[in-house]
Amino acid sequence: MNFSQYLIEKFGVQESDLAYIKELAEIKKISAGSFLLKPGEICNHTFFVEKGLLRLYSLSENGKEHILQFASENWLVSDRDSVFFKEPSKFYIEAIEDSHLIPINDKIINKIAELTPSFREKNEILLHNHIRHLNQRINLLLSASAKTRYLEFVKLYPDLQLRIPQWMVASYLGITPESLSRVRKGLADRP
Amino acid sequence: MNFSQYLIEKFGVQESDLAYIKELAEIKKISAGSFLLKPGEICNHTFFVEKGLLRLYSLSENGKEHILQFASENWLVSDRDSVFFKEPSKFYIEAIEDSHLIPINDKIINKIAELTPSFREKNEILLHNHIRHLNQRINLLLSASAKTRYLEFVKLYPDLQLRIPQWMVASYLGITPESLSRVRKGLADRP
DNA sequence: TTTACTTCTTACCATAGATCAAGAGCTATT
DNA sequence: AATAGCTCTTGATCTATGGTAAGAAGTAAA
Repeated sequence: MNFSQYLIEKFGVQESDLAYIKELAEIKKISAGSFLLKPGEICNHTFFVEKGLLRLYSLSENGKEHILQFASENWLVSDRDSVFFKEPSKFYIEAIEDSHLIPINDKIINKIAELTPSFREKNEILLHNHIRHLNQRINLLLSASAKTRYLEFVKLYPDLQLRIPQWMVASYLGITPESLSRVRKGLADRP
Repeated sequence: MNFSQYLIEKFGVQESDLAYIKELAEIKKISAGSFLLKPGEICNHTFFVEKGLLRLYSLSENGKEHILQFASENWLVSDRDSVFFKEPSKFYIEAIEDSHLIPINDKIINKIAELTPSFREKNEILLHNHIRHLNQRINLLLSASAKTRYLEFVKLYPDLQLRIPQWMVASYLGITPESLSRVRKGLADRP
């Protein structure tokens, strides 16, 4: 799947309208370790990931990173708050692998909305899916042990887990890399 | 503020249209301890709180409650996922105090949307506010100690804190009532 | 090949928060 | 007044996870 396919499937864009949209969309290639967003900047784009892997994370006062989201092929990544409310972000978006992205700005959004009657409705579904996902994560953080959260992560993102260094998984789960190592050892001993 | 006021301020409803909407909205009175939603049920309404206080919570396998949200005057409470996707809920909604509510169903939503051109747009803002709030909570759960989370809670909901039993605050924060008691003691000793 | 760097593991100890248990203070009910 | 039922506190322990430190293995750079 690529950006065109995504527009058709998730937003109900007409195949005949794709050309008008792609006209405005230029592919952006960035290498592992570079940033799309840093704290204090306003996030002007939502990025569609054609290829590669990125992470959205925050840095707390004591210098620790907390990963809010990973994004691999066919996912969107952005600081939704910053994009929507035009306010400075508190987050980093960094490429974990060399990546190919489609930066989506208001102009493109407006063009899609103009061409596609179902756009607003489809977008509302995406927002609700996002909310559902965040609620599940809060529920897990409130109620589950590190081990349970790790197992859920592996179940949810079996492919990601192979591409991401372990310390990033730990950061996503809200535990230290050492703890994750011990959790994994525990699981290996008694599976 | 009441429901009419809320519709005008948050959704841009015309004052002259209120009558058509209120025609469909009947006030519902429930007493403390009764439920608006239980797991397995589909949440057919979003409730506007005219008066009183409610909580949205889940029950984990080991029998512990985890409070996802409180709702007092002029707030909405519902299981958004269940309402939107018409799927069985995993949550309870319970009145903490005797409460007066306006149950909002699809019929009312459609009437508001029909009468109010800015409705979809305003609703999108609410969804984004919800997402922002959930993100902040995840960030806190990932990075902050029980003490910090408690201080944030008090800062965010200074009024609520006086109306809610302490064990519910603990449940919201993801700690035990005993731990919260000790956190508070620590703060009282060295403020 | 050597050096440097990163990731992961493991051992040892520290700590935040959980658990268990008891009691104190309230309020409602009888 | 007496009982029962909550909520909150406090003390004594227990446990999961964190912190520190060291080493092993892999990869990249020199």
